[in-house]
Amino acid sequence: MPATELEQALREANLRVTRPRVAVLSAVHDRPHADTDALIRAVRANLGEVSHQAVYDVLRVLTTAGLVRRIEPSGSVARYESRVTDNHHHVVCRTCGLIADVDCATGDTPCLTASNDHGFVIDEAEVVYWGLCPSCSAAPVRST
Amino acid sequence: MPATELEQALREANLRVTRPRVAVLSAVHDRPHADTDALIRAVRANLGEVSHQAVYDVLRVLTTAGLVRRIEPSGSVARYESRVTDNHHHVVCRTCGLIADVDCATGDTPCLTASNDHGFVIDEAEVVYWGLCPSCSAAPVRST
DNA sequence: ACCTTCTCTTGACTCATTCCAGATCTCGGA
DNA sequence: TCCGAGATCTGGAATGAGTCAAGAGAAGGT
Repeated sequence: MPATELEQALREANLRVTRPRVAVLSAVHDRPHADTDALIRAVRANLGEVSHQAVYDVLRVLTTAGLVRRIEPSGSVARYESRVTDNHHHVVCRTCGLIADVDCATGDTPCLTASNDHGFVIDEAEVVYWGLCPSCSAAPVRST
Repeated sequence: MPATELEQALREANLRVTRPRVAVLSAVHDRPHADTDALIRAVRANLGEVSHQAVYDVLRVLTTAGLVRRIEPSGSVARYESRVTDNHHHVVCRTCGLIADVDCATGDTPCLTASNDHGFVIDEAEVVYWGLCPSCSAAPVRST
């Protein structure tokens, strides 16, 4: 993804364009569902030394601005992805932690019409599918 | 909930009956969605000093045995509940973190028939509804 | 009552994430 | 093009949930 587009995305979100921000945004685009540590390493591969604090900061800013989405399945560290325009969910492998995107079966916000219990004002339904990825389901426990 | 029933539940799960286990199980029953720290405090109120390690241990054992369920919404620490026999989900308040149970609209496993993408073998669909609880939606931002 | 095995205690430790203070850089206006 | 204000980055220390490990102690079958 060309740097120009990334810069423009930042500008459109009223964010200042800095080297670390472009690099982080680019890294998130390149490797969806990467955790913070992987992103830090990717950014450093591009720019040389960058403080981890800067990456954490940038990720928070980008998340707040809606340029990236933060996901954190139970038992995993925070991960980031760049698909923010559509409504999709995730499958997580119980064994290896691999994450894949799943377009919601019903198209738009599913199940959001849950029994509107307890007087809550619900604005989002987040769905996580748990299971086994192809590799892990093909090679189970391996007790030999 | 009488201690006898809790003890029996433990025995039926092939677990040894110990003071800490009964106390933790009781605490989870008494305060659904409590976090580990709250449970530790509750247990200590009953038994006097109990190591936090013991509580962490017991919670893991009970979770593995299926006597309690562990939930951890994004941005929150681990919480535990005792409703394990049915299939229900949770609403989480974005402001105060309050959690409430939501019976799934469609009765049983919803959305589990997601576009069966990527060759994953899916065995569970976890749904989290995000929104505002009654108190928080009634008293928003409060900028006075 | 005894013995085996599982469980609890104690204390140190890991690791993701956050906080802080000071130096540096970006952006919009002159 | 240059400058000032304010946002951003650096480096290091701190926080806090959760885990590891070894030995003392309790549960339950024989």
